[in-house]
Amino acid sequence: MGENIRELLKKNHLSVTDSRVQILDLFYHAPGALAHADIEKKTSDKIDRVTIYRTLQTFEEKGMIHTIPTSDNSVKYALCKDHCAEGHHHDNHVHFICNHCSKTICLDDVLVPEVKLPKGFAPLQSNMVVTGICNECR
Amino acid sequence: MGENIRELLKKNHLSVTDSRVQILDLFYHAPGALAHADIEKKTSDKIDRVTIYRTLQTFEEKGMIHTIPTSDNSVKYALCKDHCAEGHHHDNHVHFICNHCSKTICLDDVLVPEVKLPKGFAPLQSNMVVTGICNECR
DNA sequence: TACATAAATGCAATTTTGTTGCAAATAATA
DNA sequence: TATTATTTGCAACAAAATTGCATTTATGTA
Repeated sequence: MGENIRELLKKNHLSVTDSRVQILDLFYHAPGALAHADIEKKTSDKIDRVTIYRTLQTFEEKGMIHTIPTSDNSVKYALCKDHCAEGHHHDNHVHFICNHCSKTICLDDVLVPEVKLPKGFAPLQSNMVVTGICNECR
Repeated sequence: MGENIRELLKKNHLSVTDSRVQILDLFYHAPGALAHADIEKKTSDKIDRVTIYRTLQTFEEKGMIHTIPTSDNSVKYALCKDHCAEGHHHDNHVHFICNHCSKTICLDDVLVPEVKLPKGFAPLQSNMVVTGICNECR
């Protein structure tokens, strides 16, 4: 597993550092999406707040993670699939937020449906977030 | 119009104060959704920042306005339609954010489509935000 | 209308969240 | 292993949001 993470970083032309490996590792083992605060807690003290901000920004720029818009407007991040490339995200799947365990889950197989917009509106990207009870909480 | 606003406040068992009337009035005349900062600018100095926070929170709790999840995670608010009740929102329409004028628009007539979720997931609410170019900017 | 009570507001202080510059530490490359 | 480029942590700062409390304002009643 450690090797996979190294490979992923190298593939994206990023140098392999402790912080980056640790944070990526968190994402791979996380049950759902992670907020900045989650990462800060789980790496307590070992990684500086600023480094976390910068690492998340770097990962996002490289198309390794994507942000998820939530209704309470806390920024959450989740791993992108392989077909996400630098500057060109394909996170066109539905996100699910559980009201019970409050996990944010990427439903990779559920694509955001197209909608018919009023005349004159040209869509570029669509986001969809569904809240409810997840499969583990019922 | 001023009377409408008074009525709306009374209907929701809220006392009629200057701040509340002013802020509601802003929403009625706004081209799209409003962020806290927008309200602060447009009421400059006349209403305290804290009062704005508390007013927005009150309005949301009463089901008079709803928050819109945006991809850059700036909190925006928009008026709810009549059928929104306290604690039970029905803002089941699609929101559109223009990349050009950056207005956030409620597409009241475009309903969020249902999606088929994986086994075990029970949906309660769905949100959909489409970004692109709006009808006025093209 | 005037009064008593309850609610809302403004201010100050504080906390949380996010950003920037720079020196020290670390990783990549030859 | 040495050199160079990148990354990190610290400190300072800026912005956004929250809390407690005294003052003000609105509401219902006499």
